[in-house]
Amino acid sequence: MEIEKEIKQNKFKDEIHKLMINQLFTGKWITNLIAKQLKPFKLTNQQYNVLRILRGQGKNYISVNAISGRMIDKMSNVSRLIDKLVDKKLVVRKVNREDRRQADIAISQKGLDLVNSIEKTEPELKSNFNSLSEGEAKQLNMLLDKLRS
Amino acid sequence: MEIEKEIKQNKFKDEIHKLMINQLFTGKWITNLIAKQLKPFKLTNQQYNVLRILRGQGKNYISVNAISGRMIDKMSNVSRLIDKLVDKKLVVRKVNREDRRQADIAISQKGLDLVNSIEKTEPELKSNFNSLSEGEAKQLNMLLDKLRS
DNA sequence: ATACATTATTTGTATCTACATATATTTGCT
DNA sequence: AGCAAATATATGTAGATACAAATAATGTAT
Repeated sequence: MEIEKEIKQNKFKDEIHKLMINQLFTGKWITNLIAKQLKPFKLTNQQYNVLRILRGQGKNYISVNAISGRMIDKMSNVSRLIDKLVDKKLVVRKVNREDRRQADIAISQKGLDLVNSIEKTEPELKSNFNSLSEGEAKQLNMLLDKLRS
Repeated sequence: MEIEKEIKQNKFKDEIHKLMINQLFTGKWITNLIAKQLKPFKLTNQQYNVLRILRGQGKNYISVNAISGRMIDKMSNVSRLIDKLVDKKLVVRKVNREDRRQADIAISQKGLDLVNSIEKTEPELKSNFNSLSEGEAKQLNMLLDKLRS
């Protein structure tokens, strides 16, 4: 649906104003789709983001700081996210020997299994994105990068 | 910056996966820009969204439900948002005479003055969006609408 | 070696989000 | 009229967000 109808606003001041709102709305739309995907697994979007980052490191340990730098939402409070994941035994935390300020985190086998079973549901998530061709997706990626530049 | 660098991920599974993340990241980027704009006025993004919706109605009263339907984030808890705005005397709430379940809300003069003074800072916000031409902004809007369709 | 700045993480607080449930009122059916 | 379903809003909760401040360990300059 056109953004005008989604939020019942028939006119925008200008194209940039419309773009801001369209962008916010679409971001929210995707966030909600992912939240729905994760709900049966009782993970939040941010927890899943952390798990995928850790899986990307194999089973190596990386610091909280390094995780923050890789997150989509840089403002997430990674300390407390990790607390939750440790409680669920999906990740392991240990103090770094060389720098005792630093907490090093790795994904556990249980965490790995969970991420892998969530990935099996990816086709359903992807099915929401069939409306764009590969070329259009590329163009959209390019324009988004340019928007922020 | 390219999304790959923003989140330190050098490769995505496919263009759609990259698009999801790029979209989430860009949405967050805009959200943060607006939050920064609003900070001196001690308003949150959602409170501002409600005030602008109400201003769009002149000083007429509209229901909580009608406000929800016009919000960018449909999942906001409008009841509690309104509570905060009533506390700040930026809006007025009254019970609808014909349907006593319904709460009708309107913006106050104080609220109107606040929105108007925030609007004076729009140029600074807009300056973050100079990288796109009018045509590119239009194309981006079109692609975003198509993405959700 | 000691003091000061810097860095890494954690904690505290207020607000927001998502969702389930509760309350109050109105509508529709018989 | 009387009662169940629907509607409008409010409340409860667990978790997330944004930001400030606290804690702890390390680096550095003299």
